Amino acid sequence: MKQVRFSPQREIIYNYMLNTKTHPSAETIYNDLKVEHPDLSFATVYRNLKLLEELGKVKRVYVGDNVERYDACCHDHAHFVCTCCKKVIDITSDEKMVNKFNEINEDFKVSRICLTLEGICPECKK
Amino acid sequence: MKQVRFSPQREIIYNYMLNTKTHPSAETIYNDLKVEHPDLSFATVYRNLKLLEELGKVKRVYVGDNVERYDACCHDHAHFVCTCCKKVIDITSDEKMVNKFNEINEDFKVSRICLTLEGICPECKK
DNA sequence: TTCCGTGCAAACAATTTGCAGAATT
DNA sequence: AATTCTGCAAATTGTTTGCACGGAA
Repeated sequence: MKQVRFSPQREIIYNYMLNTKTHPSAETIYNDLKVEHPDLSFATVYRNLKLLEELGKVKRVYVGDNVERYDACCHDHAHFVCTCCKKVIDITSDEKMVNKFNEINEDFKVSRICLTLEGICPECKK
Repeated sequence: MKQVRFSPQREIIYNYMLNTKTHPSAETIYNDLKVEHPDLSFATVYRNLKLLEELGKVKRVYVGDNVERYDACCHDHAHFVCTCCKKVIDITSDEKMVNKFNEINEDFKVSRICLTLEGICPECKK
């Protein structure tokens, strides 16, 4: 079994993830952290995101562009993607909805729910 | 306004999409069609998938690998991705679930639902 | 005869990998 | 001392684009 060690870079990246509510791509994370940590490399960002995902500390989120985005929030929730402004908004999903799904399809064992909604957000609706 | 013309390649690709229940990637489509249509090019597959998506004839589906997949099925349904065998299985989603979501978040106008579930499928469960 | 669609190859963009050195345990 | 992690650059992978030719309207 592989040991996961402490590394400042990992700490920095995970900390960034905990403090953002956007759903940043690796590139965004890299660019943002680059300012304070000029030595940080792209590969490190990718490697750590992958590792953090395996450890269950972040989740991958798909949003419709061809870019992998990440989210530190680990309770199940839905993402609402506004077709107007492209913004991604978290929607706290009703627990019952998940249960309902399990009820309906009791032959499946659902371990992860990834729900993406597309449409118009309240702001754009005005 | 751009006119969409008839082309045999387009027909072939769309026909393939109508007759598959898997959720093929551009590569899969290309490889499968290549057998009968050796002249077909990769670019044509990509261009036509994009066009068919714009015309609303196919939908893009995200499944967790970094590949864009396509699906001719145009009613809303959920995709179940088995973490064992990587198979993608359609799940007819309960209409009420969608409605429930609209109820909860009446400030949003949801135009498209994309739900991906991950877990173990009945076959692997045995 | 005007555009649209094609095949090919080159270009791009996002992500991964190999390597040698630095850091953690 | 052993092993994990890093930065860099090169390699891969999935997708898009430019171009000249062929075909549909």
